[in-house]
Amino acid sequence: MDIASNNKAIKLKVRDQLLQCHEMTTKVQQLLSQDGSDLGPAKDLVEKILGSISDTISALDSFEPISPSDLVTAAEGSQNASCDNDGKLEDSGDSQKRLGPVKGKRGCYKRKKKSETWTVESTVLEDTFSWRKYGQKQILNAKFPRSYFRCTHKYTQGCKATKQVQKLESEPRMFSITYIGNHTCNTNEVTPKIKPCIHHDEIITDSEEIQSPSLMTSMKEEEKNHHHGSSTESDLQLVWQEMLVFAEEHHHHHEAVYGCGETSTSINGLDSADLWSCQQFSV
DNA sequence: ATGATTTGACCGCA
DNA sequence: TGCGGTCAAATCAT
Repeated sequence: MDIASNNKAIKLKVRDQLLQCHEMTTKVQQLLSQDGSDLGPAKDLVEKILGSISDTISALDSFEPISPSDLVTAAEGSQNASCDNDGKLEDSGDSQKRLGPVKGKRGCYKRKKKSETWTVESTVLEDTFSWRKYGQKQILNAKFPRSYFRCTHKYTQGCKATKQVQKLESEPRMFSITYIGNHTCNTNEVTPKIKPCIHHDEIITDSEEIQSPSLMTSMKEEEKNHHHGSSTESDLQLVWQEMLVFAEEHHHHHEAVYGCGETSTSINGLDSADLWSCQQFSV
């Protein structure tokens, strides 16, 4: 990859991160407005944060406008869902299991084509959204299997966000996490699972140990074990600090972003030990 | 009983 | 045709 396209990818990523931060902050704003208590200063702060994010995005765009073709929006993905698998109440709860076997024909489903995707490497798998694992596959020439997650609210709110997690061969303590599509779900109803400092050492094991606990199971166990400092407010501050550092350091090139645009899981051997801080606000 | 995970089968795309 | 992504029945966990 040449420097220009690399910079472009980074820029797209930064922009995307900012948009997501804006989205998350908006949600915080909503939460604050729901709460009747004396949170005036917090609301002011949130408003300033939103303003700053918008300004930064504008500055970014004015520096070198991003062409529409560069922005592969998540909305595009929905156009392919013509078979209306989306509205289908799948197994969510699976209490309404198929009446009788539907072997052979599962009803047409379109693979979503292009959604906004980005990949991070991290030892941390948690983020503010709740995911449900829907598959795991052994990938050709890959030592570790890939796990597939979708947003828990896929069927209740039509959220199309998915992610794929795979251990890095070069650094088995690290995971390559590919996010596909943005969340459209309203997470207000659900308590966000913000667990910023959880590290997973025993998540996706190699193919011989596939029967080991799943990612989510591991997450839950970690959740129990790491219950330190669960203050959402301080977590948000952390996120913001990280974000500011991230934004500043991106001036000097930080290789936290591998791709943006088409789904691509190819990750070249890059040493980016601090990628996890990027992931902190990447969803 | 309900919801999440596992895992083989199915499907679309290159 | 093979690979990767998704589905969905079976199973597990709470």
